[in-house]
Amino acid sequence: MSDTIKDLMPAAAQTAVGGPGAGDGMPHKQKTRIQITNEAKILEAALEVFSRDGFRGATLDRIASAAKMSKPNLLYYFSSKEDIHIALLTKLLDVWLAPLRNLRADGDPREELNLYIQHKLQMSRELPRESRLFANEVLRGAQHIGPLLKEDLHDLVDEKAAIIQSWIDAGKMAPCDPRHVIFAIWATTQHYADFDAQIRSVLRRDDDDQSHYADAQQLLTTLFLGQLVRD
Amino acid sequence: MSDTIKDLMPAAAQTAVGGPGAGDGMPHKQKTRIQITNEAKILEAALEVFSRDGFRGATLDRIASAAKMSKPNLLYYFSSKEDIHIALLTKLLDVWLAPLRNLRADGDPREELNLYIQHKLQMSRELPRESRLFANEVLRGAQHIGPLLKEDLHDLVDEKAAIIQSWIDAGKMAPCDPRHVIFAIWATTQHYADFDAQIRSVLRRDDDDQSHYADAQQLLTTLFLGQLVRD
DNA sequence: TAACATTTTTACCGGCTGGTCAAATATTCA
DNA sequence: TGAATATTTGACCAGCCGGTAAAAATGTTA
Repeated sequence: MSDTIKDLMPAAAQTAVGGPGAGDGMPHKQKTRIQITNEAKILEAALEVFSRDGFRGATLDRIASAAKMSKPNLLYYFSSKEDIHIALLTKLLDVWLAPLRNLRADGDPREELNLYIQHKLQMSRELPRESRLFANEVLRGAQHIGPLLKEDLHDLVDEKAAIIQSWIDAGKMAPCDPRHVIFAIWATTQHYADFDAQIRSVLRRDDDDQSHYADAQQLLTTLFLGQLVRD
Repeated sequence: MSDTIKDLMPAAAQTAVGGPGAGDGMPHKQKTRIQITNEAKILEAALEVFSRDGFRGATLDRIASAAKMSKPNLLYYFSSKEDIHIALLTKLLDVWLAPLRNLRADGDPREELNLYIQHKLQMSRELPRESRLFANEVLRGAQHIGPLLKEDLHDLVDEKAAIIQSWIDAGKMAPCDPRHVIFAIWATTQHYADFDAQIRSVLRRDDDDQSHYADAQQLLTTLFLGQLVRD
């Protein structure tokens, strides 16, 4: 297993959201050093705040404070709260979908699914804020990334579902709806980040104790690759 | 299968939150007719708003508007926004945990688990707002129902995990952590309510089309009661 | 109907909200 | 260096936020 989830992240999408003071489609010059570092600082702070409080619950003041900047300074780099949110979600969507992109048609179903589950679970453990950011956004009805889900995500899932379907056709998997298999993997793995507070309450785990992830890994392997209930 | 999820809901917990104008522990008289109907109206409106926007994102104005009341009138029945939220969560927790409470030790593992999954999936379909309410609350770190999770939920899960463990000991299930089995069922079923927007985007389903629940049901049965990947 | 209790409304508060503006400051580079 | 540019700041705004006070309206009951 790779040491950290960063290893398999796609090259940082250097999506420029427009030069300072604007979000519109005018052509923009090369980014300044300060601009690059400050935008990164803002997005990091925004991740912290948006993932905890959701879009409506987050405030520019808290983001600014977390980024150690003044509020007007924030708005010099991003023209609105919505702008920051969309920029953040757009930038992180690639990271978020990377494990699914890695699913290979020519691999063994067991290996491929196991690898996918492992990577997703690892992301829940190492990038819980990202998981909660998306959970918050989708809970609200995906108001800011709806189009991305309907196009990019839809196409990706269709592509990967076709791979699973080919495994079913080859008799390597039980007949089932491949897209719901993907949903089930998303649900079970992301659950450990999104519902962390509940899991810790039930298991009586301290905030920094992550030992239950090993048990989760084992259960999910049994569930998806083995047989849970016996005849 | 039962016609509606209401059939298996526990008797409405008539938890009084204190008479109007107070939230403290003073003894209170019998509730007025108006009081009963208005508190119900408020909680219904609060469910609508809190489940969509989360605690921080929700506003008393929106709740009041949804309940067709003035804001001060709201605060005549509940002393604060927090009060409404806690009252709502507390009242709905019983409903939410009812399916798990139905898990019987003396039943057949297949039947019991299948019934549990069916009920949970049915609740996602029929009570999506309740699902999102809890998802929002737990995402925030369960700040308002932390104690309930650490006591009531913990005890319930321990009790039901022991049942599953007895099935494992009897050789009826593969060796695994029973609590994570419960987590997996929560995750996969609630996912259909909480991530509804994403699922509809991927499946290209209209807002009122619920036909994918049948496919979900089938996949979850294969996943939990059958064997997904073949040797 | 009159006395009383309950409910609703109107007017209001201080603090926070997302966001603007122009002036002040720092940086870059000819 | 100094002029041009990029960045940061403080003062400010209208509107919304959760919540209060007191009076007005409504309901209840003898």
